[in-house]
Amino acid sequence: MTLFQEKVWKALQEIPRGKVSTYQDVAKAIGSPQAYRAVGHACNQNPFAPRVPCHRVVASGGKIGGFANGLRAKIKILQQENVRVKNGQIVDFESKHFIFKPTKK
DNA sequence: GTCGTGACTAGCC
DNA sequence: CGGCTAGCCACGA
Repeated sequence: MTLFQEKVWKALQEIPRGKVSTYQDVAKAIGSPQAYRAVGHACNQNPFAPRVPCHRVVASGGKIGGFANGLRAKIKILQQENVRVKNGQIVDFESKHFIFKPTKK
């Protein structure tokens, strides 16, 4: 694995249950706000699937985005986390939107 | 070292 | 509002 991916997974683990974050926020948290593509790539290649709550990461606007195990499975997990999903989009996304600690300047 | 792909995002038609 | 294109970063061949 690479250092970049490790940072991504670490950031995902910071996401509490019942909350969700976006690829942009994760990318920003690791120090590359423009690397949201790489963030999704790291999640997809995550060797710590159940260890890393990649299912708590969604696209911008609260869209589910995608999931390696199947988009349906991701939605199911989110619902179990008390996160409502409607037509591939998070309900009350803003209320469940988790923001990483501004460890940067 | 170069080309292509991907769980993305923003802009344009 | 919906679909398509271009740009971005990192990884694999």
